[in-house]
Amino acid sequence: MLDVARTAQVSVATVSALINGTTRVSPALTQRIEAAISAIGYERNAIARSLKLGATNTIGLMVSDIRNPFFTDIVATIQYALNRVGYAVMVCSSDENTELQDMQIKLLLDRAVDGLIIAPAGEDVMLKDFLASVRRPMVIVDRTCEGLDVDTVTLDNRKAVLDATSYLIGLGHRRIGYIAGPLITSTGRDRLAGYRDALAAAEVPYVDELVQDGDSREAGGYRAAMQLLTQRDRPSAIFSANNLMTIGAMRAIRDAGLSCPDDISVACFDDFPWADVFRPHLTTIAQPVQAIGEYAANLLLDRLSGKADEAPRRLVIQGRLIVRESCRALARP
Amino acid sequence: MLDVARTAQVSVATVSALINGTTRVSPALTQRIEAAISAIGYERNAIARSLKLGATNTIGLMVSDIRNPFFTDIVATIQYALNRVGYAVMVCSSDENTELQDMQIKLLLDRAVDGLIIAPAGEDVMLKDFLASVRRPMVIVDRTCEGLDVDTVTLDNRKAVLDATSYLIGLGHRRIGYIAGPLITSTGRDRLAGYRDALAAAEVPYVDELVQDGDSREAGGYRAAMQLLTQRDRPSAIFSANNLMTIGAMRAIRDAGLSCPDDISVACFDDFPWADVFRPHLTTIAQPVQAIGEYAANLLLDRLSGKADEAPRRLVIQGRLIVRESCRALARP
DNA sequence: AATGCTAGTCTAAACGTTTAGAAGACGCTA
DNA sequence: TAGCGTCTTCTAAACGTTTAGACTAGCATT
Repeated sequence: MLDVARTAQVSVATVSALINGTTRVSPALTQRIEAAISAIGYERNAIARSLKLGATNTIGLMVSDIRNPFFTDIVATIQYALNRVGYAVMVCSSDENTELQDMQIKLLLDRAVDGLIIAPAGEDVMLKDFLASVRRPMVIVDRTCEGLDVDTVTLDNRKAVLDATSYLIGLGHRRIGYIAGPLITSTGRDRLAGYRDALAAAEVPYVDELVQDGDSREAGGYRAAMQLLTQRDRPSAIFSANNLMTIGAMRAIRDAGLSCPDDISVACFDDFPWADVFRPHLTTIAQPVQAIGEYAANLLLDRLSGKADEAPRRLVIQGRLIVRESCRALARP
Repeated sequence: MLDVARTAQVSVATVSALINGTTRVSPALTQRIEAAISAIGYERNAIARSLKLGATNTIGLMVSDIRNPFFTDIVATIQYALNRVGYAVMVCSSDENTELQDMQIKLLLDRAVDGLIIAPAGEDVMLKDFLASVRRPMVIVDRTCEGLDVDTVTLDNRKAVLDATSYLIGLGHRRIGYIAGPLITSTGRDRLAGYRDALAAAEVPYVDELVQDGDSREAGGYRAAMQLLTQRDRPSAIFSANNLMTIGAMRAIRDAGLSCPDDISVACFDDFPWADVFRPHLTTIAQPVQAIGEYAANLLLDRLSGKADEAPRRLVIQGRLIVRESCRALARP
């Protein structure tokens, strides 16, 4: 900018004023400055600008697994919503690993992001303390972080799984296997609670061995499903608590030589864009992903534009059970 | 930092030296400074640091559609590879829109990223000129950008589609529908060329109406497939040039009341993690996505660490045809 | 003629680091 | 004692912007 100013024989203040449109600049100087800018090929240094203005117009987004289509969608929506208003988005994925997660958040903070949107991988005490010490606007998405007083947007997981499980019970299923996500996440706990709610409401006894940990990954889903399928009294239905585990479970069903829904019924959390075209057509709980992303982005933008001190808002969205063809009604014995 | 220095009664230079470990600092001062740091809760200002050092340790990554599982995977691998060595990644998605793409790249450059990895949406002249004027390390991935002298890593698209189409011809198919990606992309052109190569090699005539534009999105794939399926002399096989269009095509086949592979064979570009478990089990061309991402990251890191002036490198990776059950052999008439 | 207003431009101080080179303290050698 | 390293610490100048406030010139008003 100094070069431009010298070439145009004006002060840097005038150049700055012209570039930012903060003050009127006379036609004569405007012309000289513009000539100088294109002659030199000047580009404003964004770092110096950020330093002076104290904002980077960048926000950090951390999800627990960017390859999980649910989070991909979240990332895409948030990125779009924020880009539209001039924010760039720095993305990290913790791969469900709490150590990596800490590093990633530090990486983001070290880039001086103006705000943070986080879908936490777990809830270790470290993270909570750490996030509590971060003095920047922040919203937590998908999973909650107990005792952290920030804006959140989550699904009513308990209710959604209650509905799905009740649907299975309504079809006559009594032994319903459950493939669980990590119980250190709020989603893991809430979804399991929904399952138990449904059993309790129908007075179906809760059986410990019917609940298997699927680690929220495909491999875990496979293991958990195999465990369920090889039990002496095999469950007649399985509920899988997220999309990736569902893929694993379906692979296990295939490898076990079983067929869905003839041999076993399956319902699961998270919808797939292809669920109605590839067989079996899965019965799923769909999350309004776009809405979740939009809400999260808006909550953060609100904080960013001054409403920093208001009480935290907690948005809870409802899921939707989509009944397809992967669950069959059981004949009464 | 000034506060810390004052509290510890040393100069800022000493504080800086201690934090960065650039010079030995005596135990006495070390202790005083560390005490001051934790008393004040000091965090180094990354922007000022970047300004002084002239680097943000951030790279920009722009893909044409982040929701496309192929690009999601690319993003995840690149992000992981770069994080590992201390770079943060700023992600943008152009949604196959060349205007949006220009904006996004400007957004990235305006955040002073140290380098760029780009999967271009199209090849408008604008973009080429624009990228040519960007004086920062850059690598182009997946699609090429004719006449732009930068590092690239791409798949041997032509060969891959040649193989797949030849496979269909080998099964006895003669009327093979082709759902094409946008011809303004190099992948769109190369893949179509592979299709024509295969036809030519087998002396099967090329029929214009068998090639339909699918726009590389699901909806486009649906439209294109419908067009093919409703022709008076319906093709016996369809090749779909990317994953999203394949979903659309399968939906069209279902809506047309047809069954794959009984009524129509399908092969496609891009593998799905669930391709071997949901029916029909699709025959696909798998791209070594991880490798592509790693290569791209490494090319950029090489540039970033000084090798700025070497001749551009162009990596071409081979795809792999995975034969499953979505194509049936045609009985000779 | 003195005063005030307006529009355009400039000066200079920030923003919070890094770092070259100066300076001081100390001990060792001649 | 003078000279010379070595080790530690400091001073001060960058890095490239933004912006408050000063200044000037021109013009209208009193």
